[in-house]
Amino acid sequence: MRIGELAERAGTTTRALRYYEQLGLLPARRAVNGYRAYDEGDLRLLREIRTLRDAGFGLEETRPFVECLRAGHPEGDSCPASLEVYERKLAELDDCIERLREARARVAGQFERAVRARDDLAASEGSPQCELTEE
Amino acid sequence: MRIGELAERAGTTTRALRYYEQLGLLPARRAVNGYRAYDEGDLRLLREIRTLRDAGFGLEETRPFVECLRAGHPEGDSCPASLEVYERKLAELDDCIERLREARARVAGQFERAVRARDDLAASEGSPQCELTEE
DNA sequence: GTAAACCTTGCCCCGGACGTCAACGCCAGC
DNA sequence: GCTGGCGTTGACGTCCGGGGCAAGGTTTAC
Repeated sequence: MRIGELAERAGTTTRALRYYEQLGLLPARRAVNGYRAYDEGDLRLLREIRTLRDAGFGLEETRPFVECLRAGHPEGDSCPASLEVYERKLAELDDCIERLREARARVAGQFERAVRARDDLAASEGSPQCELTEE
Repeated sequence: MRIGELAERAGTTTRALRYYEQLGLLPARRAVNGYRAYDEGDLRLLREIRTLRDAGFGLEETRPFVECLRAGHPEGDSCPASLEVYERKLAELDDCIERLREARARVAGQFERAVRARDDLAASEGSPQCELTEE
């Protein structure tokens, strides 16, 4: 299988595949004419990479999974190194979620305060009866 | 006040201040020798920028707040444009948090599945009495 | 035979928020 | 007068995951 077919079957692009090869993540055999040649095993590896990336893993973080599969294990996460990456990623996600939740709370607090300040101002200086002017 | 003092008082760097000026976010007066000259008002603006950035706002998103302050309003969020940015950011944060939570759940599920697979394998082929070999 | 569709390498491009030089000007203290 | 510590501009680097294009070779379909 050539690069275009593999890319299409995995739902990615030829550009991404060349990039993965450049990183040594998914090296390709070569046909006599120089074209990259892939097999079904490469498709499996590539799907592993894409699945992990969709879950927020960086390319380097997918490497243990890919090497685990290449070593003949049934799943990419059948190796201790992959489990460690899982654990690190979980901690990282938890940390990130927590920071975002804090930021969310700060912004929500500021937003509500600002809205109250605006409404207070409108009530004190403007037309208080406006509550009923629109149906 | 010159750039170094302002940077230090706001807890940022001179490089960031020059960058903000380049964006037109925090323009500086100039002393006769060409040095940037700032006052307490600029410190206020800069603190607004830093606070918003710490809460996850991009620099362009801080612009309405800064312009609101410069227009003479008591707070950066005393203007409708700032409130709109708050609302957009809240929606963005909610969306981001939700996506991270989903990713977290997927990773946790995979992790637990992989750990179970490992333990099952160890129990079936290895030494089952290992549960008690370490104190 | 020839045009379209594929492949190759190599190179520069993106965004966001700066970091990190280089090469120089200005000013204070001793 | 000299050193050290400020300041200036400009330009390039960083991180990450590729996108896009050019100039050429190859294969496929008609």
